[in-house]
Amino acid sequence: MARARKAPKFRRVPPSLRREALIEAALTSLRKHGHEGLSVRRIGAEAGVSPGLINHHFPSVSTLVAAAYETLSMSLLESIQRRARESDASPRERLRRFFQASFAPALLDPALFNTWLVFWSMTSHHPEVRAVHDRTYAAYRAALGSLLGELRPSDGVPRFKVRPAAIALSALLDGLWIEASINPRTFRPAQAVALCEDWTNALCAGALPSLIERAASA
Amino acid sequence: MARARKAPKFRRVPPSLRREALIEAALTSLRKHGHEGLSVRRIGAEAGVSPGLINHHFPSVSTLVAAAYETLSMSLLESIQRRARESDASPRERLRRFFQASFAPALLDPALFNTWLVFWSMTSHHPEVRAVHDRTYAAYRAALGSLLGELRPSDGVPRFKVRPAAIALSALLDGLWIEASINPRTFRPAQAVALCEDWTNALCAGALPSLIERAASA
DNA sequence: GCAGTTGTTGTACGACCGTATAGCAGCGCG
DNA sequence: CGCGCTGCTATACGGTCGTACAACAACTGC
Repeated sequence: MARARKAPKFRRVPPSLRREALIEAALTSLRKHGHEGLSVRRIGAEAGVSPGLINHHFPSVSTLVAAAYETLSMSLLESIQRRARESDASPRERLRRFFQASFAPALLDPALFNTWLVFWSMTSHHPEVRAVHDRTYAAYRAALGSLLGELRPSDGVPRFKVRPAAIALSALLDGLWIEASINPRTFRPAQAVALCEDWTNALCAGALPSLIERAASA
Repeated sequence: MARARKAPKFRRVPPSLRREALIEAALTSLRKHGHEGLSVRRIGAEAGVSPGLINHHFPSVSTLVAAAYETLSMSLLESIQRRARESDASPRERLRRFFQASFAPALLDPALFNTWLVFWSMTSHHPEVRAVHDRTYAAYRAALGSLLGELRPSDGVPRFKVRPAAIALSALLDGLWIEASINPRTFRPAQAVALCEDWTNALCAGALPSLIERAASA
């Protein structure tokens, strides 16, 4: 009879690849089970790997989560930015696409929202996660600021302060994203986009005085 | 010797009072321990009561949490509204106080934020919690809408749509509140207030076209 | 004072958790 | 082929979790 070659019980994988696979498994587990997906057993099962392997490659679960946070954040930001810049369009048009991409169905997935909540809830007690938050949010606002910086204010309107403007706009985007994620029936994605556009137009028109250069609010 | 009267091991309390005490204990436990405060044992310990008592008064923990969510939500809203309306001031001034109250130190407590995250994370899988979210957010937006409705647009500017405006404003407030709660160094509370004021002024000036009555955005 | 009601406790059980540790086994190298 | 390195598994331990259930005891009414 043909030599029955035993199927190997597991495969050895170089550490860097294994780490990446674990990060991916962690994201899937968080997406599937929310806060309960945070367990070496679940993540290990998701990766088809024994629970002990997580602690073998990461000093703690929070380190793994921090890495997963960074991966997901950057992936989403790149995806949004790609859509914003894909065809050469006017700065105004690019910003519009950024808004649209931010409220695309893939971004309004409740599972994604729950994943995000897990990240947020860890920021207070896990410095590594908090560091990732600070870094990725800075990147997010930088991207927004870069797009805002290309806009030109209406004639006769002084320049606006790009960084605070990016902070404010990201807050508006976040607030809308959260409510849309929790309760999609509150408003439609197109309305969210329209609100962001309105805000941007108001900014360019000089209707938001506290963001005007050298002329903070009364 | 004087008759030693045994100290009673526990006190019987009418169900409605006990329920209220448990709700309070749940809030304290969530505030102290975040997501890990969600356990009959912790809540029971916080209330000075055996774990079994929770399931005796509430069909499940999520029911208790829903009640706690409602209590805290309404309490915060009332507190903010009280400050907004405390002295008779112009509608514009009342709104300003609403903003200021929303970014008062007590509201920017990280423990409060973590509590809120627990509520949010339960909305997807626990209909009772979700129902509370919908109800309290509606109340929140109604309060905001009521204040907005008292504003009068600038001369020659058409009326704005109050309900969508309240939705947008609450999103802006939420987004700012979240970022301030996670990372207080991103911006100062006064700046958040200024941004909300700017937005409101832009609304009154007709600078947010998608919120203008009968004239949605292109 | 006493009995009934019922709010409340205490305990026990099985499930899942993170972690430590000892040893197995895949794979590269000689 | 066989040996060693080490990625990886498997097991065991102590702890916390939710839940069920039987017994207890505080208060009420008589």
